[in-house]
Amino acid sequence: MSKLQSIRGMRDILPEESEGMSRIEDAAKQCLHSFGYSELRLPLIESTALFERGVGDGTDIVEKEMFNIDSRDGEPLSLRPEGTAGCVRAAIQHGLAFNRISRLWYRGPMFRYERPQKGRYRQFEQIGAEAFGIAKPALDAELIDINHQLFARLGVDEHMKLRINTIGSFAERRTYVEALRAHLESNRDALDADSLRRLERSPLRILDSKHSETRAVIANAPKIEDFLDADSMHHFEQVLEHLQSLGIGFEIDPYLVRGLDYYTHTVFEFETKQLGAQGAVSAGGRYDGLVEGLGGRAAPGAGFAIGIDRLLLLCQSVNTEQASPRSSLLYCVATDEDSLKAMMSIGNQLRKDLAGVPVVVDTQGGKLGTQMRRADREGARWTIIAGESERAEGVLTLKPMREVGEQSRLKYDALVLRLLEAHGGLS
RNA sequence: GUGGGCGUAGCUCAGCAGGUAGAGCUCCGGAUUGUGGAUCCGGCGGUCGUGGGUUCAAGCCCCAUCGUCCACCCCA
Repeated sequence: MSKLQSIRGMRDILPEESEGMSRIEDAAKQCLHSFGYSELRLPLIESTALFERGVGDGTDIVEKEMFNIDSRDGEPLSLRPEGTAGCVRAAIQHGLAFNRISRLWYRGPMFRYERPQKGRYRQFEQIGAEAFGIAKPALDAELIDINHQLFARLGVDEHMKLRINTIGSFAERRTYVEALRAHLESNRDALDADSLRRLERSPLRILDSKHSETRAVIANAPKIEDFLDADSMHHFEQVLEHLQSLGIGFEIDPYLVRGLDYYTHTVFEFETKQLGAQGAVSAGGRYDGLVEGLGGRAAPGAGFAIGIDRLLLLCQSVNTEQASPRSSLLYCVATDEDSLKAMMSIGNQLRKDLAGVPVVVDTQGGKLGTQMRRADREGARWTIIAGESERAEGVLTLKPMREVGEQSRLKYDALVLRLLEAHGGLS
């Protein structure tokens, strides 16, 4: 029997990384909250049909990347490969998208059966936001702005490039796709194998092909903008004007196409070069037909999703040093059993009196020198020592570990005061 | 799903004409009866990813398999 280990593409996030991840999640949560978005907690498992209808049954995600589950009662279920479909389903089910405006966000793991790679895991963490009931271009800009604000807060906006495009309404896209397909058909000799395979099902996706010969064909292909009506053009222009007014840089990429069928009009993607091949950190767009497509009363919608694992990788590659959250650690050691018993209660009292300061009581024991070494390795800022002599006098020894200064023997109340003073506001 | 690189101690890695495994760091103990970070000394720790094969003998060669990394692909 082989060793037990995590299954392919599923990773453990260890304390060191977990801290960084929490920082990002907290920042994102704050940011979304500051824009008035409310959190939604959604199931990890949904009916397979939801993704087939929502994401599109011809998409790679649904066709070959879903983790499908045996539900025991026959209904095909899937681990969610993305969050929008579930969020829209919930919005419809609970009336959040009916005759009202909703601003929602969610987070959690998504699952896709892909070949693992840097920045690409089979279970990955996403934070997404969706807004329903607003058809105006200002919403598209606001969603992009949320990303922009968050990236700035995390200090990574310098490394992020925003690409944006419009793919028109469903109807406009249909005519465009026909024209595009015709053009590609007449040049099929120059297309690569992957693109040929897509010709039938999703010719739009050929637009972002990397093959040089295919790209040559694409360069002469009809452009979506020639198929948009005045309203669609105006919508896109308005989005761009808002971005300019918000001071957000962007690049129009006529070949930017999303791999999910539900998008209409605005699509965008924040991309970085720091991460290698998996550079898409956040992406989203408008999906005015999705609510209706999933059985709700027609309502406009738009949203985005941020890949937290990738954002973390980016933060790690950009921010070299990070403040240790253990910098306030208080380490308590005892030299004998009776002192240890007393110390465990004192620890609890300290946790109340110094709320926010982590208090570790050394439960392993041993020689004082050994415990002191442990305190040092744990990164303690202070050590509190209790032994027979302290017990006899009713005091505790407080020793600073990271700064100059002598240790002192203090009664409990004085010790708490000293610590509160030293920690000031406390971080 | 396709291609390539890599899997030796908890971590980073060495080992090679195929002869039965090593270093640094970590950890534990001591030098230093109640005081950490430095130094020195000692110790714990490996079915060499797994399974087969070739061989008197395999960490090293062959096959398979799993994992991992990178790229394709896809996307967050």
